[in-house]
Amino acid sequence: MKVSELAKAVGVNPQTVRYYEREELLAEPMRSASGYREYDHDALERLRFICQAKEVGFTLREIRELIGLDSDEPKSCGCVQKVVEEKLFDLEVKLKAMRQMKKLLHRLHERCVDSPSSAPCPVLKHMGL
Amino acid sequence: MKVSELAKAVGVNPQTVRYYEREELLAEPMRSASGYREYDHDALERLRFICQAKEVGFTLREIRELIGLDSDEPKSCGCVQKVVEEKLFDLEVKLKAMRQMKKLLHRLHERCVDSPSSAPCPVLKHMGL
DNA sequence: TTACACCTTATAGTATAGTATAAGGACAGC
DNA sequence: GCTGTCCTTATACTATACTATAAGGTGTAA
Repeated sequence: MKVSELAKAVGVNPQTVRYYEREELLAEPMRSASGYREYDHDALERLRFICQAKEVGFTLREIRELIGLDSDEPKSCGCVQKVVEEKLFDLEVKLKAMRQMKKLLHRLHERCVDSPSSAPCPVLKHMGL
Repeated sequence: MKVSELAKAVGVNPQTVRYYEREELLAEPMRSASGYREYDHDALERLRFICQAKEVGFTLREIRELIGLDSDEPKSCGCVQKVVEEKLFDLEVKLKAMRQMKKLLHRLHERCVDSPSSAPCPVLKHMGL
């Protein structure tokens, strides 16, 4: 798999793949005789994971920490567990914020249903909006 | 309430408050005789909302759209509803991604528990990690 | 009245996460 | 053998969201 194929498969820019390599989120792949990057299925999975992690709001730094590529020594299970627990906690905090925001938006939406649709919305003034 | 009091109450930098004003996320507040910004409770609520929205992953542009300050005409209910529906949809997508990520991290965590804590973690190689 | 902590504006700098461009090499089809 | 699309590296540029600094005014307490 060459860089563009990998990128297309996951839905990112080939430049972004090289950028992630520079940033040590992706390991340096094998090279063809002429120096082209050659990716395997593992790289695809890894890149998919990075994109997923980004979607849930983790920064590249956090993702790097999570996949442990930033250290030369292999990470111990205890260490991996600690990081994973941390990230799960972060996720829980974000989930809570999102449930609150959903409630807020639902409330805003419902109140708007009550009023005609072309008049200035009376709801924006309330609830800090 | 002066800018620092407002900022402290919500947990942001006073500079950030002025920045949000420049970016039209916060309305220009009243001024004291000597030109100091004077905020009321509504401004506090608004700033709280902005921070909440940021926490759930909305960009300032999206938040500005949500609170409708970017247009001079007052927004109609229909319009507000449309934007709110959009944001609720975005939230739903993010929630789904987060539930998946949680599953992934839990799996990673459990597998790590099975191995001793100081040896190199064997789990990192699996599941794209 | 003189510190000191706050306020004002304007401008500049930072971190993150890419994206674009340039200059050149590789390869497949016509 | 040429054309076009890929690949390589290096460097520069962009957007977002702040954050810091400078230069000066305000308000209070000793």
